[in-house]
Amino acid sequence: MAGWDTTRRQFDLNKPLIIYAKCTVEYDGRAKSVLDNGNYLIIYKSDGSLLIHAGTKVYARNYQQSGSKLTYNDNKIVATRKSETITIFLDSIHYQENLEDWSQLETKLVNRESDLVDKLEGNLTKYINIDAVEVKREFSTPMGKVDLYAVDSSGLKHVIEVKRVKATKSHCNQLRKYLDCIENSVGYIASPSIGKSTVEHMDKKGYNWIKIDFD
Amino acid sequence: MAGWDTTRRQFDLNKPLIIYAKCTVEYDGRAKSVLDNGNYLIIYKSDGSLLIHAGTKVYARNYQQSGSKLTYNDNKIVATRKSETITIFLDSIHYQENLEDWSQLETKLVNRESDLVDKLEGNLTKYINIDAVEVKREFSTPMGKVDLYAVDSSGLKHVIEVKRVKATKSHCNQLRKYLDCIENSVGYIASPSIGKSTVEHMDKKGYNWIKIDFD
DNA sequence: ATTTGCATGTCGACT
DNA sequence: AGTCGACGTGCAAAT
Repeated sequence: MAGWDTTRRQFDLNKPLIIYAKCTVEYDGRAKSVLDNGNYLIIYKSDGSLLIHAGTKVYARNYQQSGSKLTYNDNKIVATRKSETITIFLDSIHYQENLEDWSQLETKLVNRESDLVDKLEGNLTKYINIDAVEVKREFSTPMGKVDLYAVDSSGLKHVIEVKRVKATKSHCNQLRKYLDCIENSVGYIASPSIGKSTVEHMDKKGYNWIKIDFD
Repeated sequence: MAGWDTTRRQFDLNKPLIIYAKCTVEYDGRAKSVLDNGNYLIIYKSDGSLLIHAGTKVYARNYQQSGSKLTYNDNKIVATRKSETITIFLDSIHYQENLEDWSQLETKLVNRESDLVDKLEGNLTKYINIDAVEVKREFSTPMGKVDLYAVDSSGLKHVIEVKRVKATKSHCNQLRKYLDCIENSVGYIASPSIGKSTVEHMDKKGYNWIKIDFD
C-alpha cells in the first residue's frame, strides 16, 4: 500500500470512498480557505458529501455538503456544488478504500425539547400556580411560535419558552419577542438548569424560570 | 480482511485510528441517543476526538469531543469525557488502519466578518453619509458588542451590525437589541446581500442596509 | 471556569 | 428557492 503513481490512478467516484493522502486543499465559495500541505483523511459519501479531516478536533477542516460532484484529473480532485468548489491537490496517496454497504441510518435522540413540553403540558399546575382555561402548544404569533401558551381565568397570558439545555440570555431575547406582541402577558423560561447571571437578568426583566428535568 | 475474532483483538488506543465496522452505538450525556446496528466508520484522533460517520451527510452521527478516553473490553469500545459516554458495541470489523503522521494544521480562512468591518471602518463615509466624530469597533453595550459604532456631529449614534452572509430578520432582532439600549440611535445592517422580504422588514422597522462586498 | 457570539455552521421544516 | 429555528451544535476569545 506504499506510494504509487497517482497519475495513472482511477477512482470510482460513484461509490463511497476514503483516502488517506498527502495533499493541499483549497476552498472557494461562501468564503475562501486554504489548508496547507499535509496528511489528511478524505471521505466521500454516497450522497455527495465530501469531508477532509485532520488529526484533531471533531469538525472537518474542509467539507462540501450533500450533492457535490467529484471529478478527478491531473492529480486533482475537484468537488463542486452550486457556486462552491473544493480542490484537493494530491501529492501522494498512502491508502484508500471503498466502503461497501455503508449504513445510512440516523441517530435516534431521546430527551428532546418536545419531551419537556409534553411533561409541562401534562401537569402545568405542578409547575406554575394558575387556573388555566386554555393551553396551547406551538401557539402562533407574528414573531414565531410559542412552545407553550396558557390563558388563566383572569385573561392573563402565560408565555413559556422551553429549552432542553441551560437557559441563557439569548433565550430571554426570544421570549421577549413573543411577549412584545402578546398583550397582557407574562413570560417564563422552562429548562433543566440556569446560570447565576441569567437568573439576575431574568429577575431584572420580570421573567420567571421553571425548573424542569428529564425523567 | 474478512471477519476475524474480535474477542482477541487489541487496539492501540494511543494512536489515531480508523475502523470500518458493523456495530451499534449508544450515547448518554447532555442527551441520549441510539444508532441502530449497521456499518459505520469510526475515527479516533490523537487529541481524543471520536467520530462515528454514516454513509450520508456532513455531520457525525455520534461524536465525542477532544479529551475523551477510550477503553476496549468485551467487544465494546467505550469513550468517556466528563459526564458523557459513547459505547460502541462491535459486531464485526471489516477493516481498520492506523493513520501515521496525521496533520494537525488548521484551515486558514479568508473573507471573515472582521474583514468586512475593516473595510467599512477604513472608509465609512463611502458607505454612509455622515460626519463622524467618533468611530468604535466592538463597542460594548449592556446587550453585547456592536460591530461598528459611529457618533456624528449632531450626537446621533449610528449602530452597524456587520454580517458576512445574506442579511436576515434574525440579524434585525440582534440590531434591535443594541438600538433599544442606546439612546438617540439609528441602525444599519451591512452585508454583501439581502433578500426581498428582509428589505421590507427593515423598511418597516426603520433600519438601513449597507451593501458591502469582499474584495 | 463560565459566558458570549461566530460559523463556509449543518440540517430540517415550512412558506 | 428562501426563511427560520434547533442542535449533544463545535469552537475560540473574553471575562
